[in-house]
Amino acid sequence: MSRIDPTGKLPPYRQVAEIIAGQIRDGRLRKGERIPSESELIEKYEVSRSTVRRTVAYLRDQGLVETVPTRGTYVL
Amino acid sequence: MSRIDPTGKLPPYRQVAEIIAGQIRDGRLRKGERIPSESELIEKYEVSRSTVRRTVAYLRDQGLVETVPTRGTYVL
DNA sequence: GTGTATTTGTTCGTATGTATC
DNA sequence: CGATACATACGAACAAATACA
Repeated sequence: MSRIDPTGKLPPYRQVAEIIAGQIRDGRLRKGERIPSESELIEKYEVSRSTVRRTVAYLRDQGLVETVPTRGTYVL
Repeated sequence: MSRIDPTGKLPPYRQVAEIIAGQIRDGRLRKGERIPSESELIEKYEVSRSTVRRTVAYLRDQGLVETVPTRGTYVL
């Protein structure tokens, strides 16, 4: 379990983003694959939905993923 | 684009409030109508959410609008 | 077909920490 | 010190579209 550190240099939403970005880079998450849903990320990293949504928004801004409403977010 | 002036006499939250109050007074925003969401105001006037929330709180205090949780803020 | 669960979208409420003037 | 402003975070409620039994 890759728990985040609330006292780290990076804010929680960035820490979660870096974990997912790392998984995309090293192939654990591949192109076309769906990343965990908001609910799953909330449970996995023990953060709020607001934080998870910020995380995904950041990944979208980085051009790493694409979100399809009612479907999920997919690796680009 | 009605940008605000960060160096103006009035603080940003008041400048935004005056713009909206003006729109209510001259009828561009009518009774019962919803004013733009926090997110929209943030983008439109390029201020933070806190500022936007202060703006709306101010308009509420002035008796110009009414905020309904999870719905929006409406002209009174 | 119908209803339920899932998933993302959107909105407001509240709190804390930091920085500036 | 107080007021202002921003960034971050958590919570809560509802809508809309899709998936599925």
